[in-house]
Amino acid sequence: MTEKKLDCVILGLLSHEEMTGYEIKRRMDTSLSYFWGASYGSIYPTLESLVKDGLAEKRSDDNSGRNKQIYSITEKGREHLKNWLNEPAKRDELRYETLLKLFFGNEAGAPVTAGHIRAFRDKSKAALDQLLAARVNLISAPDEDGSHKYYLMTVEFGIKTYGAYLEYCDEILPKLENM
Amino acid sequence: MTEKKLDCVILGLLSHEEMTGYEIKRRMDTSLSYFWGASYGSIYPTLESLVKDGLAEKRSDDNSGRNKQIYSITEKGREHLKNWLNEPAKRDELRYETLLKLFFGNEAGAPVTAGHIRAFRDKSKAALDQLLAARVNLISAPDEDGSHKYYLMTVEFGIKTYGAYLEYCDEILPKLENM
DNA sequence: GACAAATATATCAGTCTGATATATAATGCG
DNA sequence: CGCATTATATATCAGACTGATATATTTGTC
Repeated sequence: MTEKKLDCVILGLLSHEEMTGYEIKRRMDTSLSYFWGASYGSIYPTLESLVKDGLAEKRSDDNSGRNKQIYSITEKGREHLKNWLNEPAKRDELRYETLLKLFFGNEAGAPVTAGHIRAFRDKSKAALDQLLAARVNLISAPDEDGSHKYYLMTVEFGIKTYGAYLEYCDEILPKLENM
Repeated sequence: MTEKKLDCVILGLLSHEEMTGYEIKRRMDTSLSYFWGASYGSIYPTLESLVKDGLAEKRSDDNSGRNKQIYSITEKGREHLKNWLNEPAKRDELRYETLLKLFFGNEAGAPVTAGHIRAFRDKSKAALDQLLAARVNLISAPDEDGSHKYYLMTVEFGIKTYGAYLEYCDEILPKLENM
């Protein structure tokens, strides 16, 4: 049986409701973007393999001229998802290109490096504002099946970390600008 | 010309001093581990391609019976590195498997999910302690070429973010345990 | 001097990204 | 109403990277 994480992410999204590959991509880019990501080039083949393994089912929407394929999770898929959720997390992988440029900053000089940090601060600020707005919506929305509580906790994580990024930038920018 | 980031990471490390592929891997696993990573399976082929493109040079250490290959950066390589450092960072990629398991926590239940968060807290605590020790060493060590200042700033980043993780865990663990 | 751990490199199947291509449906606007 | 733009929807693939596996030597240690 496959051990790909993308299998489980997609099954997780399908456990909430049935959807197309395009919709899965959009959910990732909105709800999961600050802690996960995937491209179409992996999503569509993974959906096919999930169907082949009996973890998901495909149904064509013939009413639409758009060749729409709607996927739903099977009982076996839900089992697979639960097994994975019960295992401890293997590793959290971080790749901050910004930090790389900071680490080698001596080669480029302080002004260039300060520019990278300012860009990082601006991006973090924008992401934080989005998350704060998401929190407001989540708190007021009804939570039928209980999954919103968990969604909200990931949003709180994003708020915490992006807040830390901003604090950090405000601390080291003056240092870089005075070098 | 290649646009791989690993090219630039390796050139950055070689810009500090010449070393073997094994040494490059070790530096990544110690100094860069909390914001970057790479496997031997990518490091060795990349070193070969850097030599092929004239960005690095290889020299065999025949004194050692270990088939040791020592790589150093060329003038062209230093140029390439500087060009990359001057460009804005494209994107910072985060993949927290822990957050994924939190997001889908409703499927597994609060006790299981709390376990994931406790594991995350323990790992973060260990990483934070390492970084605090690294900071002490860095502050007292001499900084000949000026690169230590930048290294220290990345350590401060790690301290800030791992500190935020710990705060977060302490905030949501009681919530999960009371669900 | 035997054993474990550290040093050192090589290879590869499986996985993923980022780019590119293609087509239809909905929406805005003058 | 017609035209352009944007959103929806899927497919494909070269190039990049991981994680595992294999191999061999050197150094430390009891």
